[in-house]
Formats: sequence, C-alpha cells, structure tokens
Amino acid sequence: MTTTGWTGSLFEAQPPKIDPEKALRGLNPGQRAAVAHDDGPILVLAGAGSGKTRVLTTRIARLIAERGVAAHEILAVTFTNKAAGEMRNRIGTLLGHEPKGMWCGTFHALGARLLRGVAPLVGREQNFTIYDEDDTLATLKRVMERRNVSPKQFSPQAILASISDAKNQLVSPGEFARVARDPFAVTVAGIYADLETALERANAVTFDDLLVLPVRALERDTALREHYQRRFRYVLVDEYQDTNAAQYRFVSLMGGGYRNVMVVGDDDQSIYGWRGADIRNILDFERDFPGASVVRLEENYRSTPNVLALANAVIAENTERRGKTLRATRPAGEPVTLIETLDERDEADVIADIVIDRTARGNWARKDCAVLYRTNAQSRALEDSFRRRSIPYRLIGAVRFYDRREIRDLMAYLKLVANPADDEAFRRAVNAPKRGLGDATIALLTEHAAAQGTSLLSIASRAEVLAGLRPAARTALEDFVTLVQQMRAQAVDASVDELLRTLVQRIRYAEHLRAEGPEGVERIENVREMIAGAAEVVADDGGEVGLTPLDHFLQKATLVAGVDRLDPDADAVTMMTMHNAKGLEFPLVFVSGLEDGLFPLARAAEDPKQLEEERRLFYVGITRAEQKLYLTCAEQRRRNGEMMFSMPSRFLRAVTPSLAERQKSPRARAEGRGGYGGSAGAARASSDGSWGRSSYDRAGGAGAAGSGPRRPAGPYGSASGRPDSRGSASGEVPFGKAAVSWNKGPARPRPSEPEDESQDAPMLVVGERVRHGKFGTGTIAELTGSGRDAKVRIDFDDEEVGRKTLVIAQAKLERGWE
DNA sequence: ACGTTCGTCCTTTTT
DNA sequence: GGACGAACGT
Repeated sequence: MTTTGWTGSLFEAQPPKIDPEKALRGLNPGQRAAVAHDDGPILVLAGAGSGKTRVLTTRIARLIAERGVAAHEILAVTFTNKAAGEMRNRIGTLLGHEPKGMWCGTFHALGARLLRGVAPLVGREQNFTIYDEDDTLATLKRVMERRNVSPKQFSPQAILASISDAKNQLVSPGEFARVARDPFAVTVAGIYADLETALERANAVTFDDLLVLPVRALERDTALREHYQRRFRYVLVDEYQDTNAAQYRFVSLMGGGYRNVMVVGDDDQSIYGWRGADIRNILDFERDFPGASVVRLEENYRSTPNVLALANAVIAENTERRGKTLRATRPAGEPVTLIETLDERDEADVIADIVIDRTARGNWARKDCAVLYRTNAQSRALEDSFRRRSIPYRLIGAVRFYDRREIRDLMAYLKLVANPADDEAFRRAVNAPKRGLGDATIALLTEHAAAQGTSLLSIASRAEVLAGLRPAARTALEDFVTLVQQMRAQAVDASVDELLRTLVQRIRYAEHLRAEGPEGVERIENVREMIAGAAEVVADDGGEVGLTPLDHFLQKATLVAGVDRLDPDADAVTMMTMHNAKGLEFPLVFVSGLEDGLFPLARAAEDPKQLEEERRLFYVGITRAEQKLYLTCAEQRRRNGEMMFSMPSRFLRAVTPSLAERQKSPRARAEGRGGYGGSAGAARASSDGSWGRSSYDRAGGAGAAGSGPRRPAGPYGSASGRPDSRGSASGEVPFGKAAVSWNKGPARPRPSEPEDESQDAPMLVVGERVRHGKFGTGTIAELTGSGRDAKVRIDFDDEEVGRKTLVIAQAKLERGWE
C-alpha cells in the first residue's frame, strides 16, 4: 500500500476530480467516519496496518475538494520527511493537482520553517544554523571547559541528555536552576544556561530548539499566535503517540484557534518514551480536547492472520494500553518461524541463506525483505554475511551519510559560509585539510574572540591578532579566511554544487583524500555523491521563504532521517532498527536478536515501564511483516567486544507453539546443540509448552568448561553483566599470540573453536604473577574477553600504578615471576 | 604540529 | 570494537 510509483503515472492521463462517493466507498465504517469527520477534535486510534495514511490523505483531499478548504489552511505533521512527501503525492493524486501552500512535514522541519520567519524573536537571525548532536556536544564541551567542569566528573553526553530532556519538557534554564537539588542537576543548570548563550552567539539552534523556540515565539507573541491560529483551520498529526510535551504544545498552539485537530496514533506503537514522548498524550486526548470524537481502526489490511495472532499475543502482555485487537482481513498464509542459532554469525548466515532461497524461488524480490534489530551494532554481522554472499543490501541509520568525516569537513565550510558566527564550523573547517594550525593557534583565537565577544572567523582576519602568530600560521590563516570570504561572495548567486566544486578544488581535497590510500578513494566517491545531491536540491527546491539555496541545502541535510534516503526501487534487502522501521512494511521480515539483555535490553528490563516500551517495539517489528515473519535468536553473541551468553528473550514466552513453528539453524543441528543448552532440548520444553523459560544452567560448574565454549562469560541477566568470580576462576583465557610461549597453567582438553585465533596459546590464570615492562610485577585479578580481545586486570605491586586493565595481545607480559 | 600507541570508558533506540 | 584523551616520538 505504501509502495509508490504506479498511481501517479496511471492517473496523469485523466486527472480525476475527486468523487466523494467513490473515495468513501472503499473504506470500512471506521475509516469512513474518520474521513467524513468535519469540525472539532478527533482522535483516531489506528492499529498497525489499518490504513491510517489512507484516512489522513483522503480526509485532506476531501476537505479541499468538497469543503472548500484551501490547501494553505491545512497543517499536517508526519514523522519522517519521506512520509510527508508520500502524503503530499497521494493527496495530489486524489485531487488531480498539487496541494499548494499546505504545510506538511515533520515537527522539526515545520518548526524550522516557522522559526526562519521569526528568528529575531528568539535571539537568532534568519540564516541560523541547525546543530546536529555532534555540533551540540562539541559546543557543550567547550562550555564545560569554560566552567571548569571536568568531563570525567560528569559525562558530557549525560549532561546533554539531561538538557535535551528539559527542553523537550519545555523547561527553561531558569526553571531548571530553580528545581535543581542534587550536585549533578546544579551543574547541569549552569551549563544549560551557558549553552543557550553560546548557541545564541553562534546563531545556532539544536534539534530540540526547533520545537522549543517556535513554541516560545508563539507563546510570547500574541499577534504571531493569532496569525497562525487563523491560518490553520485544520491540523492533522500522524504518529501522535510519539509526540513529547514540546510537540504537544506546538500542536495545541497551532490548532488552538479552530480546534479542528485530528490526531492519529496507536498507543501500542509508542516507542519514543526515551525521547520524552508521552504516551499520555494519546491516552488523555479526550480530556485535553473535551468533546473529541474517537474512532478506532482495528481491521488490519497488511498482515496474514498468523502474523497478527502473534502480534496480538505479544502486546496483550502490556497493561498500560487502551486495549485493542487487530482483526485480520487477509487470507491465512505461512506460519511464523522461530529459529535458534548459535551466535550472531550463525544467525546472520541463516538469514542470508533464507533470503537467497526465497528470492531464488521467485516468491519475492530482495527489496521485499527486511532485517530488523534492536541496536545498530547488530548490523555488522549481517553485513558481513550478506557481503560474503554478494547479496545487495541497504543499511538504514547506522552511519548517516552526513556523519562521514569527508562530508562533515565540507559541510563545515558550507556552514561557515552560510553563518560566519558558527565557531564550531570554523574549528572543523580550519583544519580540513591540515593547515599547520594547531591547538595553540586556535586557543589564541578563542581567547581574542571571547574577549571581544565576536566570532572566530572575524577575529581571524584582524591584523593585530595575526601579528601575534608565527609566519607560517599567519599565511595559512589568511588563506583560509580569504577562501571563506570568496565563497561567501560566490554563495549569493551560485548553486550549492558549484560552491562545493570550487571548494573541493581550492583546498585540493581529492588529492588529500587520495593520499590516504584505498579508503580515501571511497571518500572521494562520497564527495561526488554529495555534490550530485547538492545539485538536486537546487533543482527541486522546496520554496522555503527567503532562504538562499545554501541555507536550504544545509537545513535539508541536517534534518534528513535515515529512512528518508530509502530508495524504494533498489533491489536490495533493507536492514535497520525497529525504530527506523516504524511506518514501513515488507512482505518478508526478520526480527533478529531475540535474547534477554539485548531485546529487551538489560537496562530496560528492570523498569516495568521501559519493559513495556520494549515490548511495543517488538510489536512494531512484528507488524511490519505482510506475509512471512521470521524470529531469530542466538545462544551467544559478541557484545562490546566480549562474547556473552544469553537466554531467549522473555518476549518469546508469549510465542506458544501454536503461534510459531520452531527451528534450529543448520549449524546448531549439526553440533547437536540447539540454541540453548546442549542436550537440554528436553529441559527447554517447559510445562506450558512455551519458550523462554528454560534456565541457562551451564554458566557455572567445572563440568561446563568441557562441553561449551571456554570463554568466561556471564549471562546478560547477571547483575553486572560481566563474568563473576566463579566464571573467572574456571575460565582461563588464551594467551595472546605474540606472547610468551611456555605454559605453566594446568593442561586441559581444548574444545574445538570455530575461530582460529590463538588455538595453541598458553593461558593465564587468576592469581598468577606476571611482569609488565613498564608497570613492573603484579598479580592477575581478573580475566575477561577472548582471543584478540582478551583482557587482564592486574594488581601491580607498585602502589603508584595500582590496578590496571590491559589487552593481553598488546601488553607484553612475562610470566613466572614470584 | 602531528602521528602513533596505549589505556579508559562507553554503547539503545533518533529528529 | 570504537571514540577519545594522554603520553611519547618524529
């Protein structure tokens, strides 16, 4: 249903005037009620795959075509830019013409748009820069430095998270300071205030500010508020369950005039609580908008009954929900399959092989397949496996295109050109490529800039400042400033791709990259892609008010989401997190990594609220599948460089045998171990016949060492997640290859190991005495990890040195010291 | 000034 | 298994 493409061209020949009868006819009663709703607030509780996008687009088209509403009187908020584009297209198709002037986009894009017009109200200029998380973090670190807060005392990311939370709750620095009690909060309060000043000075805003500042402006300026409230007769919000306080406030401000607010959402798919999204927004909508109509959409047009039965069973375990059950409308299909695998490699191989098999048999194209996981780190094993088999895949999210070093370098120049006050951009650009301007020079500039209250760029062109520099540094800096000034002049009428071409040429960027070797060649390729992308932005221009092409390009680049770049036509398997998969659907879906500690994540498992959110995420994953769903889990998995054992996800307890067929990976079968616990297949078939209750009983005891992998690894569930004393005592760690060759540890039979590394290396044991070249002699306190990653914690005799953790393969340890 | 090596600490999810 | 900072070498 979401697949685009054919509808547009089909209708071009005979632009259809909307036929109200026809538009409503294909709808079920719930959908029809929602579409036909005219004025007043309305909440649409739309289950997964229940056709909510269709409801939204049809209603908007109907408002315009039949109710005489002008397109520019409509405000529609979507969750991704891609969804916004699709909505616009579909409405265009229904109407036979573009809905010109309609505001349709993500909260952030709409916030930015509003802010461009009223920037002075909140201390910014129209050409403000949008800082991404890295930019913000860098600024924050600088603020901390100035306040003498050590990053060791309080982690910058924790502080940033705290500030971000505050912003999403619309808590100002002043309010924050007032309620701050504990030392951390007090520290944050000061930094928060300084950060705001720094951002204002740099004429920059954060992602969060794109929500907060428009709200502030609307609250502060009555005329502005009334202007928008008069303008937007209809406000529609998709994915309402994921709105936070700031977004909610934005909606109620914008829709506060006519109160014709339609929100569409599904409390069962609320998965952004960690970002301040408040599920109560949807649970309490009727209270906040008295007299609101409520419509429920529970008929699912997407998935087979098998998939839905599983989804319903899973989500039924949650207590915090309005409660609804999806009804299938599609004919029965294949059963859901749960596959137990040995480790993340085995899991990835199994998935890749199934993709090969299924696509070869002609049922599905590769683009019909999606692999979903909880954390981005899980993509690595999958990528390896797919690459080995030459299966094309598209990875969403993990490393954003604009996060690549070479792209960030060039973006820094563009940002600086667009906004000379952007000191963050200056710092990055000035040393890309290296110009021989080191910390000392930059520190000097910073000092001057702070003293004069101006930007680094303007300070860098002052004669009296330049005079204090070494000749080499002075020339380099002068050249740099000249380049930026020239680009500024050029930017007035040049397109962004032209600008980029000049830049790349002037700094001889390709040469620098090429000098880095094979990796550099790939980077050059990325630069090309960036230039091509820039050319396109110019071509299709969004027509934002009074923005230069450069401003427009930068804003677009900063606000793209991973999924926005998803090309629906590429014949490739899609890999992404379940968060990224929201709103998408695929005929064949894998939900991988179903192990306790990973999904649900260990830290979320303790808190019932967070656990429910994890379960909703699982529900989102399941309901992406149209026809066939595979669930996979692995017995052990490398995490943070360490091999970890795990129990099957507790979510699988809801997956009774009638809901899914169960298989083992070929490798697990061959080794006679199925997923969990060797011959313990019997032990696993617990009385209720469900999975997930089997206890993992191999972690302790000497007998375990012979049958299983010898790595000392704690189950995820253990309090620390690390090997406990029992694990360390029984588990020797192989000595690194480069290390000493004699072994005084006890001889023991060695189980075969799939990885070749250090098969014959001697072992270290806890309590053994060793000597380190620099730290002297010490006693081994703890051993962790395996192979190349094996680490050893040593209590050194020298009190000055104390306890240290070393990587065995790297630390040159001598054994046999007393 | 810059590169390299080593050690420490962190890592959920995203606009 | 990565990012970052400190220490050291060129």
